[in-house]
Amino acid sequence: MKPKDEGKIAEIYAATLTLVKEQGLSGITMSMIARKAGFATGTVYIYFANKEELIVKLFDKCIDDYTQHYFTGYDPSAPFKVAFHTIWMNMLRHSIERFDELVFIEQCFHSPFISDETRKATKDRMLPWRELIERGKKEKLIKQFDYSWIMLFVRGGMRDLVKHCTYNQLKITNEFKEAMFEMCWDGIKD
Amino acid sequence: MKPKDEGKIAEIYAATLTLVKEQGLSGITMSMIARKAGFATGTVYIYFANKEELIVKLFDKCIDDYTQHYFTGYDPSAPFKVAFHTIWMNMLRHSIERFDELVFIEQCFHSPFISDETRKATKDRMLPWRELIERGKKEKLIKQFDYSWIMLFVRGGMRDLVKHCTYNQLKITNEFKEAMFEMCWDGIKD
DNA sequence: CTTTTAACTGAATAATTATTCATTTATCTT
DNA sequence: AAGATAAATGAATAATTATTCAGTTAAAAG
Repeated sequence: MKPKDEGKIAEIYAATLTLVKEQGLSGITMSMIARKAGFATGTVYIYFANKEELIVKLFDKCIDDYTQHYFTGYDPSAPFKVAFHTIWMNMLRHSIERFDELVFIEQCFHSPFISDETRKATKDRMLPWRELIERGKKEKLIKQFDYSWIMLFVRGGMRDLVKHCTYNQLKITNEFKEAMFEMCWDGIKD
Repeated sequence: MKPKDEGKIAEIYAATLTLVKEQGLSGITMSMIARKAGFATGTVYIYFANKEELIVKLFDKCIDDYTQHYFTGYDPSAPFKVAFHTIWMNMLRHSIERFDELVFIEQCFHSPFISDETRKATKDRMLPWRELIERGKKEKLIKQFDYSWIMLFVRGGMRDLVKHCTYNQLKITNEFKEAMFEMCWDGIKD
């Protein structure tokens, strides 16, 4: 018996992400994905029951991926600004290194594939980040705005900056990153 | 002879925007658009040669729309912060009132419908905004960062905040708007 | 080395969606 | 009021895309 090559799942995911980044969710077909990944259309159906399952599973994987990255090296007992900086930089690094996942998630949010429940569940994964923000407010280090505002303000600006740099092939240096951080920080600090 | 009802174009556009907001670009069909707009599928083809033409024309219209809104009431001779505030508030108002256009443009950018040239041409429309930012830098009122950074930082955060409020049906009060402005301003000011 | 099993293939089929077109309807012209 | 013309309709057709499946190949077991 020939065993399933689980590595193929990763190849299918990679092909899908690349295509979605290039063409958008509306521009991809199952045969395009198979061709890009380097095998026959039917093979994709060995690993996924249908297109929807592929999209949903990849979406879940992307969400897992970022929640994992965001909090690596995060020490909740560190001073607020240090902890904030750690997570902020994790977010930025993830956005840069997994740019195609970023785009994919964004496209999925406005698609028939992702349900409202899934959308909401996604937010709950950011709990440690939320707790950190609340702490910053309590310590009067940042503005007394709703957690969501802070979160969206920070992430929104970051996402558009990364998009711009990626599309224009601008290298994101460390100085660049720190400057970006400074803008965010100055925006939210009390 | 029965004349073309040019009002139908607006209805087709409105139906398309609503559907894209709800389902994403990948989730819409010509018959869905026609049904939503309230007439037969074939009618859409009297006003647009095909789906692509519809999408591209609507995209152009949306771009026109926002460049028009952004600079209404803008007085280049006003003090920098006043002028900046005017445009910023115009952007915010436009994002709120034309939320579906915002989503549509975003979706189009990652789709096979919009060409790279169109993507680039879109940016050129923001010239007055660019000039204002450069002036702010010259007057040492804002940080000496590249124009694009400032622009993207400001718009990215705003967009995600408006998305959040829209999806969660939060009313955006004037205090809310000014608070949001404050975050942006503090982020970029020197 | 043979058998067995399941992956893999890609052409065939099914399902969906875009587009057309014969027919009907509404408006304008005379 | 009748004729002319083009819009409007929606079922029919064409095109595209998802999904299946009969045949082929490759790995594992004995």
